[in-house]
Amino acid sequence: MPELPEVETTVRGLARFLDGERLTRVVLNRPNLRRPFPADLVQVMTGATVTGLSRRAKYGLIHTDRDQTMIFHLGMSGRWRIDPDKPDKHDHLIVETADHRFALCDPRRFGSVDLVDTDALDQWPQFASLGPEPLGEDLTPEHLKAALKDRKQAIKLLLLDQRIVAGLGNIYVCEALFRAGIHPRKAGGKVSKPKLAVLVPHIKAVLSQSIEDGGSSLRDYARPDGELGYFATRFDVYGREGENCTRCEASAIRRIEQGGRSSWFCPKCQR
DNA sequence: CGTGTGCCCTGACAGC
DNA sequence: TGCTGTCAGGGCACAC
Repeated sequence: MPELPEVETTVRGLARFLDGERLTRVVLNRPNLRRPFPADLVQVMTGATVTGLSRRAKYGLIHTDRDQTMIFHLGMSGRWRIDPDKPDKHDHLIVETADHRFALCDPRRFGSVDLVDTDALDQWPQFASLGPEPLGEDLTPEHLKAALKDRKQAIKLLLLDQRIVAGLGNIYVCEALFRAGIHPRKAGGKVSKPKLAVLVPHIKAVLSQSIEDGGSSLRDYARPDGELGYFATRFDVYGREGENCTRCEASAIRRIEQGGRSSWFCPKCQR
């Protein structure tokens, strides 16, 4: 489910109910997700007050007044449920405030929860190696040109590398490459500077638009079984194998496999 | 170092 | 209230 826009929307949705609130109860329903839950998670978080929420790449951060930040990753299937009507068998972590209950539900358990000293977040290994935020000012054509220099790997795979850009996932890489007219198999080092100058604004635009779509659905998030998904977003290529290209309206969208994952593209519009 | 492969796990869906 | 095969928004360990 979650790429950067979905994580951003999740963080914003949680913030409306959690920011400034004291956590009255924290419960683990199993010992681990991808990794074991931190041994002191329940002890540290119970009774703590949330001082703010933020996002880094596809990680959500819940800061507390105990100088510790709880960091969650939603993996492939994770989501937060607010005030669920009934428990789900995949609600692995429960957090309660005086007025609300939050359940981290993740059927495939590819997600993670970590506890990190707030003043050492940048040194946390998972963060230390991340590239620039795609929506920040550090993602520039110059950065990409340097990061992709002499790389023979396909641009599609390189853009999924969180060390090059932090937060892009399969959907939005496919969509951004389509908008920029770049073939997913093109070698990263061979994408020209002008093409990168076209690509960068498209990356930012497709992510921003998706966040806006999610933002307009925040009302849904507050439903008892509030669910965060891909909203009403219409994709141009993702998952549209065989359908007509929305741009040239002549060619059929094709699906290929790269790095064990699917890529969709228009063979006419993307070279 | 860069690159390629396989695995973690459950659920949804197509086809039989 | 079938079965089996395929695929899925991510990340990482490991081999070369």
